[in-house]
Amino acid sequence: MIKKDGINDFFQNYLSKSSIFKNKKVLQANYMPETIFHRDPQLRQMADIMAPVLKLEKPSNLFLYGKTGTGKTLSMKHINDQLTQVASQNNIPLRITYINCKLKKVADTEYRLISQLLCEFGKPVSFTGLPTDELYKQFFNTMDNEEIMYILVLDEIDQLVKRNGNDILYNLTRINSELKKSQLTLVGISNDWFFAENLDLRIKSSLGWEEILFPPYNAVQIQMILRNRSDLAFETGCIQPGVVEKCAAYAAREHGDARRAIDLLRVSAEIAERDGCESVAIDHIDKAEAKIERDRVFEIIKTQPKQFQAVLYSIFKIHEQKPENIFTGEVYELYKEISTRIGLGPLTQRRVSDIVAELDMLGIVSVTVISKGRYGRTREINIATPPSANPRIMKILSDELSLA
DNA sequence: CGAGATTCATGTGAAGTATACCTTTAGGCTTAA
DNA sequence: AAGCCTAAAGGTATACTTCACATGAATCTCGTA
Repeated sequence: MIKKDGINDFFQNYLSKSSIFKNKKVLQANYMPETIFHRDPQLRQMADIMAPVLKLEKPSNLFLYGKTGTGKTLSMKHINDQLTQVASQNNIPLRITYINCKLKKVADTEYRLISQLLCEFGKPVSFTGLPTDELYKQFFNTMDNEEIMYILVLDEIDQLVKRNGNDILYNLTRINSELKKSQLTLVGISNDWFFAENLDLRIKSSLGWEEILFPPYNAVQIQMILRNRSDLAFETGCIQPGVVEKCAAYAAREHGDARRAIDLLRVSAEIAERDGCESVAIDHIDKAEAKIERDRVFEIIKTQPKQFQAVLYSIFKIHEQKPENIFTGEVYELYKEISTRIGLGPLTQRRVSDIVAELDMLGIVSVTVISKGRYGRTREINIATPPSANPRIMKILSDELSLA
């Protein structure tokens, strides 16, 4: 039984308790640091390429690639900020739009992308029903109405093309060549190097973009970045020695992902604070690592459509009894039963097959197509989540599906 | 015994369908003069 | 007569289904040593 004053005391206490954090924002994903470390050559190159825009000349299209957390998006945003600043000082009609193509239901198809663009220009359109050509036309007209230098940044562009084919890129370049007054510059960002390689030659040449590689950070570089951020983020002495090093080492092990390192540090500190510790210790990092991965998976799972969840539930259910060698056939059998039980019409095997493939793309399961010789051909499904998270995943799934 | 044919269970591509939503158009009803 | 509303017609994107064919190694078959 908590007395009325109890909660009040708690809050008072909470307020007066000194926090580990000085400025937590510094460690959050959207934070824009003053200086970007170890990316001078890339920034330089990007600046060189984009600069003509300030003289109202069309810059080359640009393609940035490198693993996640190597500063692609950050660098691009930095360049964007600088450009917009200079442009507005000199009255240059410059406009930059940043779109992440991976966001489901926002920009993951050609139609939705253009509709999103029109939205940016303040001309919202319905999300279905119109011919795609019509959208292009509207977009084209809007652009050509006023003289404007337009830069379109497409993050995770490989996702877009993988789902919808090359036509989008082709159409966008075509628009540019037809524009009279305005100029459209494309910036593609991708972590898939093969994407640019495998692009249709015709498209490649019509894009004619300059490629810039973002190599992974090494452990020392990550350490430096982390050190810089943690000085800003924490009160002095709140980080025990070795913590930054270990975060850096963890992240370096995973292809030098700086974002991950920063997340790790932040979550570690959050855990430390919640535990009532005065400072962040090394073993907070391990807890943080597990938590980050779990949270990521939970988030993905919760936002999936019901059918996806049902398929996933079947996979995990089978996994409980038989951790190895899960095949599509058995998953489908169980899925059929479950989807009927919860009043969801069962989808065909064909569709479920695609769903499984999509779950693979999301990184929740990993699948390999194998041939079992005489016994046919199937996908071998493995669960890609940390085992410690699985009970909780089952819980989430059965809640979402309102299974008993 | 080994090369080639067979087989199985499902992968995968293409085309078709259902649904939800869009615009256009034409008819009917209301309204105001 | 002009204006407004409504419903039908004609169109699209998306999620899914249907159909049909592709896969690829374990197993089978059968000729040969």
